[in-house]
Amino acid sequence: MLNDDRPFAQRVTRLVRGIPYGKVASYGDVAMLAGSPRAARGVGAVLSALPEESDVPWWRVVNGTGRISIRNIGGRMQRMLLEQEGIRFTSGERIDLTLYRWRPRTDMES
DNA sequence: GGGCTGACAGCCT
DNA sequence: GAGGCTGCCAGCC
Repeated sequence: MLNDDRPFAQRVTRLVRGIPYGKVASYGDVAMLAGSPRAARGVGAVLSALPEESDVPWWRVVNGTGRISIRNIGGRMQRMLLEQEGIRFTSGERIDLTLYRWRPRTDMES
């Protein structure tokens, strides 16, 4: 319906770019919004290919367990950026998705 | 054109 | 409740 002609990468990029400040989304959520609920890995692959000049908040995307799956320095940077946005990490470097999970359709709902 | 890797998610032990 | 294995999708060699 929307931009179906464009590659998944473009679609995922657009979705991630729509994540508000102080909010986080899981790869599965982005994948579902992108049209493929099972393409969680694809989302990670797309984000990994994002250029530094890109304005896509890739750090706002974490795995379904609220944990950072990155093993390189990127993971540490992601944690720093998330904390900088007000997101609090619990023991084990885990995030409370119950409080910070982004809801594109129920965000205005209380 | 085919095969391997990877920033995941879900189910089983 | 925690840890490990399998399955699916997209991207790159």
